[in-house]
Amino acid sequence: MTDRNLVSIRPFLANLAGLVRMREEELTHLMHLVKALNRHTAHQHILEEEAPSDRIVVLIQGSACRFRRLPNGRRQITAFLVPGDICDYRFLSSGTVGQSVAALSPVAVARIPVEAFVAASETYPVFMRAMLSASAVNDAIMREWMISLGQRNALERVAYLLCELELRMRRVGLVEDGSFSFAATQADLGDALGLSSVHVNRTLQELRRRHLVGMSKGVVTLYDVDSLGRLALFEPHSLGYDRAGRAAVPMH
Amino acid sequence: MTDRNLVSIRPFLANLAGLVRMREEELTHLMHLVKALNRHTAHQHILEEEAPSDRIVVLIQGSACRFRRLPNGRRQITAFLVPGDICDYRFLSSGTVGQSVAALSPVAVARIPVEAFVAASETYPVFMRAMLSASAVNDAIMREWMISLGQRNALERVAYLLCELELRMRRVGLVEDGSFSFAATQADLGDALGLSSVHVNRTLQELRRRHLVGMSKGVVTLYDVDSLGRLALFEPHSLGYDRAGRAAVPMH
DNA sequence: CGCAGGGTTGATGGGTATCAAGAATGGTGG
DNA sequence: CCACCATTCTTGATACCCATCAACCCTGCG
Repeated sequence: MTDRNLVSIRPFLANLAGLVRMREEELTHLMHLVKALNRHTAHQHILEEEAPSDRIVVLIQGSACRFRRLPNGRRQITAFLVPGDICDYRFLSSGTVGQSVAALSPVAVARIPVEAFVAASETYPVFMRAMLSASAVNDAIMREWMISLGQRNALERVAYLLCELELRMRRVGLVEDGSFSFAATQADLGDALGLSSVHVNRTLQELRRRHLVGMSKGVVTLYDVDSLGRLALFEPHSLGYDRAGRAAVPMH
Repeated sequence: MTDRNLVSIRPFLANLAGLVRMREEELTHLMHLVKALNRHTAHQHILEEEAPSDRIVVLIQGSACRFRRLPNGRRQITAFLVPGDICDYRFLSSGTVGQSVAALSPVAVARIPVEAFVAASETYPVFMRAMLSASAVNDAIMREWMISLGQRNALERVAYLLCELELRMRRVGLVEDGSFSFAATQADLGDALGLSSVHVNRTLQELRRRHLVGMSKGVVTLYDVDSLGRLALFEPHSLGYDRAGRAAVPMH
């Protein structure tokens, strides 16, 4: 991998290393599988619905989301992506699936040829295990979103989302003093949480009023993660991070 | 596999055969991997949240659901299972994940030792590909439920669910004259769709009044799948059944 | 300077929850 | 076979959460 963009794929390695035990040698080998490191501007599409899946696409820097549009024009965001996340798991089954990935801020994206990855997995089976674990975590996150959409009210939904993001960002070492970068607009949050942007606005105000959350210019701050988690009915272990828990995973 | 219960695992084979091309020999070999075929009564748990994943559990007959409970006691059903469905994919990553599986009616369940399955996949890689495809379809279904919960109103949600179930049942050859068995109560439907059982009741009445749907004693009948699909904003291809489409998949 | 995108606020209405009670249904034991 | 009971379904009344519509403000930017 050429590091011409002065971006390291560290969040990606941190993500996988938090899921399976990997030796230094394996991390190095994995790093060299990365064949492209591109940038996209905000609002640009990173992956189209029907794109072939010959590359594993990994978000390295910035915020992105998966989404799908309904025939009536409405949009549901099905996931927010943070650095280290795999944009789409369709490569595991070589089928195409109807969802796109778009950048919410300027982003950096790494691409790994699927063929090379599969070949390398013959030597290092831990690579494929890591992917399957990441996919399982992805499932768990989707499941919790379903629970949010079905059972939580607006306040709980917003609180839950922020707790989830904080945990995921912390896992890859991107939370500092309770703050992390996250670039979704209130309309984006609405499309993710099944709320109108107006109601998202009022809900965020309520969370600010309670001194639980601060949010401005793409930076989120959680002043009291425990209270927020209680309000959100947040259960970290349900996200399937077996080895991570609430502790940060340091990059040796 | 002893066929002492006079139940064949045909729906399971039909499910996988609809996802990947399999030869007769492979189907036979797969069939012989099944080591147990049990029955459970309605409301019984088939899989516990924290159960180990040393068996692949497949629903063969009856209706079941995956669900999770929140600390406040509310329940979200995250999936309905029809014959041929794999109850839980945690075995793919050996992590435990916080959701249970329960029977909605009397059910028959097949169990395949994971170890034997993995071993057999060495000889027949198509087995693992079939599992990954099934898992991808499962993802697609979950994603569409998120869209339902976030973007569809009550009428559309119920209509969508019925369209989805009809398609899945038809894939395994269990739809006859637009009718199929499905055992969820209105309260179950509510827990799945994020609605109260009272509102599910009124919504079903509306669908009956429009001569779109009939539902009684665990048998669902769709009188006009096309109209229902339009109402539901149903797009079959988004469920990721690449090879199935809207046509039934006949058994060899 | 003007414009566009995002955030904020108020007024109003609708979709759905909740509560309560009664009617069907189905299973069970006497 | 029937009486009984629990579960499910149905219906009506009321309340509230959140969507929608319509401004207006603020900020960054060309």
